[in-house]
Amino acid sequence: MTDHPLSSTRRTLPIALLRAREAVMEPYRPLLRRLDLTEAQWRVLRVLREHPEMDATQLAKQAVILAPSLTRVLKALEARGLITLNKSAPDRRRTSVQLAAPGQRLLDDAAEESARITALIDQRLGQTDKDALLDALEAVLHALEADRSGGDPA
Amino acid sequence: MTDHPLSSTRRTLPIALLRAREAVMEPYRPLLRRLDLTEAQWRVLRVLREHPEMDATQLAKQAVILAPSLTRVLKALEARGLITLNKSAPDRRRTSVQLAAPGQRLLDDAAEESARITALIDQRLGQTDKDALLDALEAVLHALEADRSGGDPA
DNA sequence: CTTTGACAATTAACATGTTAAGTTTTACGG
DNA sequence: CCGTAAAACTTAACATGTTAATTGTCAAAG
Repeated sequence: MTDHPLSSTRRTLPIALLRAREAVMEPYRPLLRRLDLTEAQWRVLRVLREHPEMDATQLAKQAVILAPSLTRVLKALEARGLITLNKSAPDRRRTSVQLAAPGQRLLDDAAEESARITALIDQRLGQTDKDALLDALEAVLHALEADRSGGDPA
Repeated sequence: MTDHPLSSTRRTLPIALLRAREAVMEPYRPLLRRLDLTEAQWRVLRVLREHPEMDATQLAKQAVILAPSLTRVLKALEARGLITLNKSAPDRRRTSVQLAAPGQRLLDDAAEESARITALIDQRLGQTDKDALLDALEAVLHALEADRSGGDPA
């Protein structure tokens, strides 16, 4: 049993997750293009809508963006006036990010169409299946984010 | 009912899929780094292992890579001698990609560790849950890849 | 045989992903 | 107070993602 075949690429999680994300994002692309926002920028604004002010580190985790990318995204969004950046008073290492009025307005303007796209996707997937999928994806995180102790059965 | 709230970022498919992929890929990163391969290059080699010769267009679909990225990836892999490229005889627009002996050897050498990482992930997820997730992801593709006719209920 | 249209790659330009190294600021230990 | 380690970005360098525009080739007409 020293045979260690590589899994079929059609049944591997990394590729399957990539393909699914691709399919899900496609309907949103025309909207983003019209708003002149990239996917990463959109994620950042979406997170800020829920927490109008937060530290860059928290923002990076919520928006699933690595620190170097976030630096560039924040710079671009600040240049467009959609957000404001401030050094945190108590800890001057941290950057405080705030959603600016134009950013809020952009999100408000996009909300209706975004909701329509989401509704279309939900309709095609079925609300039940979608919820089940979201639960399954969350379970993956909990299963894999645990520490790696005991992972060496040799 | 002109209220169109944006979904919570913690329950949106694009972000959830991105986060899950991130979690699943992390265990493979040390291996890829040691092989000096990027994720995209690894995907290409993995697909070629199942079909040692195929057109670039098919390869792009299987490996979930856009054409411009594939051009660069193939160039890099060819430069390392892991693959060979040929203009297709019957249709000289197409590029035929073949897995070269060094590429085959690299995959063989990596198979054991790759299988070990996959097994660890499977163990943490549970084989049943993993299969169910793969099925759910495939269902997403089928639900969304259908044509968009009738998607305008106005 | 030449033109038109479509297909397959490629190139270009800019943004993000990824890893490593560097800066500034805190928190601690001596 | 000083030196050290760690935290939170930031910069750098290279690969990929994304969209648009170009090039080369094929197929079908005319």
